[in-house]
Order: sequence, then structure tokens, then C-alpha cells
Amino acid sequence: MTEYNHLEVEKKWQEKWSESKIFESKEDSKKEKYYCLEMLPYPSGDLHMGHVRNYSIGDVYARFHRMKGKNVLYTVGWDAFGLPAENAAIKNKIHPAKWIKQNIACMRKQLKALGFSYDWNREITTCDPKYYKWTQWFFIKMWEKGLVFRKNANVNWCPVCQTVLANEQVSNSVCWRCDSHIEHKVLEQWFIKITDYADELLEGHKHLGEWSQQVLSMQKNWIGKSYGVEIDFKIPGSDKNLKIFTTRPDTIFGVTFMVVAPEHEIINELKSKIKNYKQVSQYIIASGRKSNIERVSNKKKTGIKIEGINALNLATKKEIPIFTADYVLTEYGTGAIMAVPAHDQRDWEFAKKFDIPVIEVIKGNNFDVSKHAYEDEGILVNSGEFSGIKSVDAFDVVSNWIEKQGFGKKTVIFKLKDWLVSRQRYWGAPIPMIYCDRCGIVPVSEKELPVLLPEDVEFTEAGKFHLKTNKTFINVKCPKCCKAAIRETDTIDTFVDSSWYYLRYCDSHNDNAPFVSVKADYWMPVDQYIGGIEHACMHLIYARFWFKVMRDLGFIKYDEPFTNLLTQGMVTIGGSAMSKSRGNIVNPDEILIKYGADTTRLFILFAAPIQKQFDWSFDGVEGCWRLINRVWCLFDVVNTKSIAVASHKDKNDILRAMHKTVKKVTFDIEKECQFNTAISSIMELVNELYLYKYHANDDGVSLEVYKTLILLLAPITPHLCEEIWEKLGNNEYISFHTWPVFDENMVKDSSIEIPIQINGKLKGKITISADASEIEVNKAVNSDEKISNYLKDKQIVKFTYVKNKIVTIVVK
RNA sequence: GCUGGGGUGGCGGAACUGGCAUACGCGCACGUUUGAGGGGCGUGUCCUUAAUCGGAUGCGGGUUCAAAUCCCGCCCUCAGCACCA
Repeated sequence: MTEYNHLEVEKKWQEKWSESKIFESKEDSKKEKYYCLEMLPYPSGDLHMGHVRNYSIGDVYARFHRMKGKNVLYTVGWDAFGLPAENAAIKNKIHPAKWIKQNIACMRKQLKALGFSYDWNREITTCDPKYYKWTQWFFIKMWEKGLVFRKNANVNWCPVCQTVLANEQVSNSVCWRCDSHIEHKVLEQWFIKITDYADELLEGHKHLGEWSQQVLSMQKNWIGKSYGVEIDFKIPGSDKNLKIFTTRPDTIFGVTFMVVAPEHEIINELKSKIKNYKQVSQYIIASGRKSNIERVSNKKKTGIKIEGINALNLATKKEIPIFTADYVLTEYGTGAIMAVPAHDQRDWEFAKKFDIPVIEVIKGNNFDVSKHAYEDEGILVNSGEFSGIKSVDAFDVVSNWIEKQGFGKKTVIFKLKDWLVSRQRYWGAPIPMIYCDRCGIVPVSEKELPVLLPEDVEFTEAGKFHLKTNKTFINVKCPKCCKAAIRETDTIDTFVDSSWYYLRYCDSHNDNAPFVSVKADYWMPVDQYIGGIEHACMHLIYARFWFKVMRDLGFIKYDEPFTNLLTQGMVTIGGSAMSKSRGNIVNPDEILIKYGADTTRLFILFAAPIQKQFDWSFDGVEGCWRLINRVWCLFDVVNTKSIAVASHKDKNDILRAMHKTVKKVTFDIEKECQFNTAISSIMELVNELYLYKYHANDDGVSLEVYKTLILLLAPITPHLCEEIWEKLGNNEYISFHTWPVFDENMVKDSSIEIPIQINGKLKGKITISADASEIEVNKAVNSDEKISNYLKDKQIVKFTYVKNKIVTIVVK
């Protein structure tokens, strides 16, 4: 047999698969469905190793389940709106649409060269009007349902470029393009009321038992449900109250100061009373330049005392100072806190810096609050009538008392914020809303959808697109009164596009609806979703939310979109993420050309466990290439019956090894998502077969094992396996051949080797029958020469046989 | 800072529910095949030792007959933090 020519073989099968359209799927109620989904890629230019990792996993699942006899939906699309296309447009003087189109063509070619078994007939692109028509349609549905609203929000504003900046476009409070200091500007924005679903998003975790604890706890924290108390602190000399939220009402007697966020309205409301207003407003401007992460992560707390006003703690009846400090965020709670330096480290640091008293109200064992805040449980002290009770009980006792006294009430708050979906950018789906002087805000009528994004726009060096000055776009008739009105020029956040694409895959070509329920009901929910861990919170919460809204609108009947989730680790290089901005992207083409798609796929699955980060290196690619060639060369070996050389391997040994491998590979793919160990066990079987290869008169055993081996490898290295399968005389595609089964009897060993530990140290091994009793084992141990030597002159304190695992003996 | 991961040979990693640490692969060394090179095939490869003994899973403690795995306290590192997707 000639040397394996990956270029020829891979091209041959890719063409065959494409021409025969075997991977195009249709609804078939008689067949069990399997929906395998990968996170929608952004067409950034070239495929990178993170994509290859993601889709190699997906393709293994898709192919594995096809072989298991399921009707598989597996396709791909493009998350094509968004910032990088605009940046490229400005940099290279190319229209975003054109840039995106080029990138998609390039990446599509690469995906095909990797042999992924996509149903290309269902491919979608989010910037295609046929797609975003329905994104806009959903937006209107949500508006009608009262889930869309407008309110003011802070944006990063570059005063020189006169444009809104994304967080990514700001580093160290400076605009990335012109280096000028950014400002925070308040603009009216569109929001979606995701907080209406906060509780359900949290409760829904109960039905996501197959998701990793890691993702669930990240989401839980992101949603951030906390039980606490809203408490009013009076401001003497004014009619204002300072409302705060705390999860620690038990510490109310330890409050020695208050902190409000720099954006807090009270500062403006009591402006006339504030003696150092000038300094305070300077501080507010300075903190406005920092990002939230900068504000919160700095260990050295900053802030300023607001002179002229105080707060009255109704628990202690004492007046305490009010500060403003940027470690308190306006978005969370009420934007103001009661500070308890003795029991919160952030407050403690602030108190030390500003020389504020620290009053201990929770007593811990041997703990000195003058050195550090005590944040654990304890007994209340210095707390009036509540002194002496346990802090765990105090939450209820104190908050009930506060409610009774009438200066606060128990409440639940979430960290989850309403979803800001408007973008002051060009390259996105236009928000389908119209401002009419008479009728107010009116949605575009359904028959006018999609609101097409005009293509004839200029973009300037400053990173600005002239959608607002495009008269044919903005001047419109009000759908209600037919008088002149103005169109919204903001576009929709791309996270909206990617919140429902998996439903469009179910019915990609429908021009009358986003999808029909019959099809969605058949394919949904997604059986296996695969993507990066970095999406654990935002995308995966938005998509779950969107799905629940659609359920409530009556479009689908399920509660959760993704049954199983596999979060792959990042592919890094030198320990840091590959990204266009870092310029450290490894293009898969190099190994694709040299070694082929099968080796590339095999390598990326074998190199590291899939959930873990994989630091890129070419070391090891050779080993995968070698395996493919060893498998290829075995074809001749199993067909050469004439060579009769004594083999030290028995027929039954190799059959047993085969059954064990089938069991291991099936389990690793289906249950454990452990592709690296599945592959290593296939490698072991190949090694076994090489040791066995020259066995005379093997009654076709080597051929049987070889066929099984090819079937096991088929989802991972499909081109090689199709080729060998054909050479073995099969006319059907291996891609649809039945997955091998194993015989449980052949997996069990009759005799096993058991280690023997004496006083916790390994001292020897014995071979016993698998069903031996403890008495028989004891006998075998005593008759072992080496062990009995150890046991001589010693008293046996304890003898334990853990069945099929270990013998331990404790001696004196 | 908060939240969530991770740390095992020269390297990527394996180890079921607490039960033989280092499977599989890379690299390296030696042998063999070959005119040579490449490639293939085979053997060896945690440290220490002639061998036994002994020691080793980021660091320090603890629980247990038995700990990479469980508990307590540290260190290092990666990811996310709401306008990148």
C-alpha cells in the first residue's frame, strides 16, 4: 500500500460529502433528533485555533451521534455585526459589509478544508437583512410586551472624536484613537427588562444539571441575588433621606459613616448645603474618568468628606459623616452604603485612611478589629438591646425591628442589570423605532420590516459614521399618523443577534416568520452546546432570557434552550489569549497543509483536556501524524495472512482489548467529554494490534479489531476512515455506519493484580481471581514469599481487602 | 478588588467514589533496518542508589490503614467583570 496522501484523500472525501449532500438534515418525527450547536463565530478574518478546537469537538459529537443512528442538526453561521468591522472599515477604507463578506468567504473555505460535517444549506449571517428583519421583529414584540424601555445611562464619550466609545476602546481613561481623556456622558438609551426574569434565570439552573458547576456558579454570582434591608438615614436640616441597601442589618450599630457613589443624586439635591462643593465636584469629575474595575480594584481607597451635611442613624440616634467615594457604584443597590469598618474590609481601609472610628459590634474569637475587619459570624456587642445574640440570628431579629420602627424594609436585590441594547454605532441592525412629535415613540409597522441599514454612508477618521445625517434614512412617515417623523439611528447590540440564532437554524430560509414552531419544537432544545468559557455569563444568560421571552410569547414550548453545555478552555499562546489586537493569532493553515485536517483535529483534541486552557505549541503534532500513518499501514498488515510469525499476543487478549477500547471511547465521548483519553485508548489499541500483527491463523480477528478501530476513529479523523472503509470493500459512507458495541463479558478480567500495602507502603503484588473472597486473598498473601518475609516476627493488627482494589495490612 | 478556574517528570498530560502516582503522546538516549539521510521497528527514560531501601503531585500543617484527591492556612497563575465577541 502506498504512503498516506492526506491532500488527495481529504479533497476526495470533502468533494463526495459536498456533492452527495449527506449532511443536510430534515425533520423526521420517526427518528430521534440530536441538535449539536457551536457558538456563533465572529468573522474576524482567519480561523484561529480556538475555532478549530470548538468545531473539532462539535464535529465529533455530530458524527458520533449520526453513527448512533440519530437525526443530527449541525450547521454554522456568522455573527457579522459589531465593532471590529467598523474599525477595519475606518482603518482600511473598506465598507464593513465588504470586509465581513471577504472574511466569511475565507473562513468558510477553511471550515470546509477541515472537513466539518455542517449542513451548509442552513448557514446564516446576522447582517443579512433576511436575518435581521426578525431581530427587529423580536425587538418590536418585546416593546409590545413592555419589556423594552428607555432610560438614561452613562457612556464613554471622547470629546475630540465626538463619539461614544466601547469599554474596549478605552484604556487608562484615554481614547484609543486620539489619546484624549474620555468623559462620561449621560444619554438616553434603549434597555430590555432582563431583570423581570432574574429569578427564573436563577431557578432555571435546577434544570441544567448537565452544565458544569463552574458556569452555574459564575451565572449565579452574575445574577447576584441577595437578601437584605433598605434603610433610610435621615439627613438633619433637610427633608431628604439617604436610602441604602445592606445585607448586614446585624451590624447597624457599628455604622460610623456613610458613603455615596460620586454620581449619587443627593449631592446635587443638597448642593446648597455642601460647604466644600467645589472639591467634591472635582472628585466627581476625576472618578468619572475611571472604569468601574479601576474604581473597585484599587486597594488604596479614595474619597472626600461632604462637609455641611450628616446622616442620622436611627438605630443609635447618632449623627455620622457622609463621604463620597468611587468604590461605591451607582449601579448596584441604591448607590449608597452604610459603612461598618469593623466588619467590612473595604470600609475598614477607608476608615483608617480618613481616621474614622471603628466600632466592633460582632465579637469573634480572639479577633482584633483594630488590625483587620472581622467579616465572619459572632456574637453581637455594643448593639443596645440586641447585644448577646448570635449574628446569624440577628439578620431577622434586627431587620424585623427596623421594619417595626419604620425606617427600613426587607428587600431582595440583584446584581443583574437591565440589558442596555442600543449602540451609537453604524454596523448593527437599526432599532426599528420612529419618533413622532404627535404620537411619541412608534414601532415600525411589521410590513415595513426590515429597516434596511443604508449602505451609502461615509466614515471618517474619527471613527464616526454619518447615519444621523443620512436624510433618506432618518426622514420617515409616522406609522400611526402618517405625518413627518424621525427614525431612530441607534443600532441593536450584537448580543441580541446571537440570542436567537439557534432557532433560525431550525428554519433558516423562512421568509414569513423567524421560524415555525413545528420545526423548532422538533429540533429544540439544543442537545449539546459548545463554546468558550468566556461566554459563561453574558451570552449564555442573554440567550436563556431571550428563549424564555419567546416561550412567553407562545413561539416555543420549552423553558431552557441548551440541555448540555461544554465550555472549552481558551487556546492561549505564551499564557495569554490569542486575539487580533495582540497580533498573536496562530493560523491553522500551516499544520493543515503540512499534515492535513485529520491530524489537525486529532492533535487539538488530544493535546489537552477540552475544558482546560491549552497553551499552543506544535510539539506533539508529529505524534498524531504518526498515529494516522500507523493506522493506514495496518491495512496491509491485517490483509497479509501469509506471514506467520509467533506472536506473544493471544487472540482473546486482542479481542478483550478491543471491547475495552469500545467501552472507554464510547463513555469518554458520550458522558465525559474527554477526547484526549478517548484518543489515548485508541492509540493503545493500535499498539496492541501492532504487537499482535503477525499472528498466524487468527480467524479474521485482526480484521475485526481493525474494522472496529476505524469505526472508533471515524468521528475524529473522518477522511482517513472513509478512505480505509472504502478500501475494506464497503460501499456505504462510514459517516452513517452504526457505532460499534461492546460485550460486557469481554470487558471483565478473570484474574486481576492486586497491590499490597503494609503500614501504608506498597510492598508487593499478588494475582488473584476477580471474585476471590477475603479468606482466599488472605491465604494468597501469606503464601507470597516476599510478603511473608515482611510479616515474619510482626504482629498483624488489621487486615483489609478492598474488593478488586487493594490489600492493606497494619503491623506492629 | 470581587467572582470562578488551574498548579502532577525535560514538555502536553493520565489517575473511576480516598486505594499501585506519572497511562497515552512529545522530547531525549541506545539498538535495529537502510548505501547514506529521512522514515520505520524495538528498548529505555521521575529523583536517589550498584541494587535494595528511601523520597517526590505549588508551599506549610491536619484527618486516614491509605491523600494528587478530603479539611485548615498561604503562594503563584489564568479567565470574566456588563459598549470586544
